[in-house]
Amino acid sequence: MPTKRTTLASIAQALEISVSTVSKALSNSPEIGVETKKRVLEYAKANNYTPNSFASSFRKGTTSTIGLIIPNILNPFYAKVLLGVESYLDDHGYKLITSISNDFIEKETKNLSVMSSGFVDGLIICVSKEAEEKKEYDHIKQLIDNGTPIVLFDRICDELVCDKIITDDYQAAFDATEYLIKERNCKHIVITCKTNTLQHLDLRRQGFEKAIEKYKDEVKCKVIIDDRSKGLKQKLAALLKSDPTIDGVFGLNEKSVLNAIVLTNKLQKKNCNISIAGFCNDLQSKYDSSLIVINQNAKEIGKEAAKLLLQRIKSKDTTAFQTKTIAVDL
Amino acid sequence: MPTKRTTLASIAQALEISVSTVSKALSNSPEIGVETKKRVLEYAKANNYTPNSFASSFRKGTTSTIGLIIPNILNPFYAKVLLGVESYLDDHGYKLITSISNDFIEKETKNLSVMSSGFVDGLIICVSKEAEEKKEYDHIKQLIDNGTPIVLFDRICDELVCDKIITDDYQAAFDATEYLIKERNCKHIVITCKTNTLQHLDLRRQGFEKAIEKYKDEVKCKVIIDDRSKGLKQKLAALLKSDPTIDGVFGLNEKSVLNAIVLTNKLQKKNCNISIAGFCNDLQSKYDSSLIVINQNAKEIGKEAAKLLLQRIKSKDTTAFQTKTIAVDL
DNA sequence: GTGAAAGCGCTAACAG
DNA sequence: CTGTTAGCGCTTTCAC
Repeated sequence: MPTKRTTLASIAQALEISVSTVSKALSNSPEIGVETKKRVLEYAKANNYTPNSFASSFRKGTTSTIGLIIPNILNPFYAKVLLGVESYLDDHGYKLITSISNDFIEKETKNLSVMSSGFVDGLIICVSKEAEEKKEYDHIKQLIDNGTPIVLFDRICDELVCDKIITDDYQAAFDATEYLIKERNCKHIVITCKTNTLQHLDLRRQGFEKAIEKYKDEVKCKVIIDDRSKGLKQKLAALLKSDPTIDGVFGLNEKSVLNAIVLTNKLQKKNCNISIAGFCNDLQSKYDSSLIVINQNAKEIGKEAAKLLLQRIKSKDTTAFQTKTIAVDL
Repeated sequence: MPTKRTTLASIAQALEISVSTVSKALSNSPEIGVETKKRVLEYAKANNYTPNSFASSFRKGTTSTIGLIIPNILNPFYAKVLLGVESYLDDHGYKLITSISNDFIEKETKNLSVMSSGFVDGLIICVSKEAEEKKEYDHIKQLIDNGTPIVLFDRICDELVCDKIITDDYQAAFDATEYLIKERNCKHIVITCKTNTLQHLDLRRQGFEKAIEKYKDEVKCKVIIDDRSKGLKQKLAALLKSDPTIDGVFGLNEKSVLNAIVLTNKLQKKNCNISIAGFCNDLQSKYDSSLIVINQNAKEIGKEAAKLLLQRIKSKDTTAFQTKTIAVDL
């Protein structure tokens, strides 16, 4: 039965007192007499009054809602970030509104403008691949100028002046590669990558190369380059088949690690032994202990981003923007 | 520079016309003169006016926001559902607010009440495991009685009278098992499960057993039961190692399929050959073609749920609740 | 202790 | 064509 919602006004009318009295009674203000409070509370419960938080948000000018924009929810990294954000916000009485950009500027822009038009108190953003490649940040810059609190994570850029959360991609890649060399005794490692790539993937590659450089007397490396994902996979497959000296693969991202796993699994029937290291948040990685996974602590990233944002919102301070680096572990 | 936001009132004042004229001009109402429209539009753009959609939502009494409640975002099934919901809503001018229950009634209830208190026009819910096990649906029932449009998916129950979206778990499990038997020539299939389980897992198991029953002359099956996930994995490992006649594994959910993959991968080095079938949405499944995955079309489920909900919202009709079944494919 | 009244930013019915 | 007015449901002075 879709009865009319109970409102402050309806309670006031029924109890023949004023709206403001009801409001104060419900928020347990000391101004109101005990007797009145009891009456109001009872009536409210009996008619299961639920305050219209939308109205109250409107009145107060803040919504207790945060917007999150991520490129892709099927990538477990972003899913974990979302989890971190959501749980932190939830613990602090905030709601989360999510938008998935699919790596397109257009959708990013569209949702950004809807959200920022009064719906959220602040935003947590991982910019779309398209925006990063074209270096088009105006749609975000505009919001910052406008005074909207924003925290950027994962893919960041210097043009945008705001709080940021990042992983030390360079160091992480270096460490994992070193592990591959020293602990797994790899002598010949392959890496796959595309030419025109994102900033953080570049950093990862540099970390990898730095490690190879450091141990250049003991280890060789091969770089497979192709701009189509399919091409990368095929070339890797061919190489693994033709060159039995390869004993290590380094994956720059989710996809390349998974590819490597599948390909080497097929080969292992023939008794070769290849170690894999790389950036991967897939569930799979938990189930396969032989893998060296770089744990980006995605949930932690989400949590810290949310924390930073709420701090910013509360301390109306517009200076001293922070960039926090979240540690990784292997 | 956090300048004051431009509002209808500020435009009106600057241009020395009334607020309602501005409002109409901006919504391109035919009532307003071309000249005035131009002035308003120009001024608005110059001061980059963005309408406060929050206020307008409040005024209109609808928020164009939908709430989604899922147990776990790391499960790719739910992530895909979210994707489907989000993209459908986005195409129809709706926003999405997400809450993750972690399978606990408490959090589910809490978020339900926040959301439904004016923040959303409707809800899409997959009830928490705890709620399903304890058959506690009052927190949801209350909302339905209250008139909030709700669509349930995946885990549903008869007590709740509303629109629903489900997969034909029984049929899907039957088909996949049959495939294992007929196409992969499996003769000895293992299944792992817990005793006290969820409705849809039960249906899956029944589908599996029906198939075994049908082909009972050609195939044997073993059922491993343990109420701890770890126990299941260990027992499965032991069985696979000790009994080489086993040539098939059926996984009732994400986790059991992944377990099976890892365990059999280890064994395959020793040249045995085991086929795996089951319910799995993990990325992994895409990379391993030998797997028989039951594709639940999660994105489709999300899309249909959103569609059903928007229909319900628009057609204030409270009768004729639908239950839609989304087909699966192998 | 309680209440009257203003107003958040916008929309819409109704006058002119 | 343009303006006036009355709220949406709630919070918050300020007066009684």
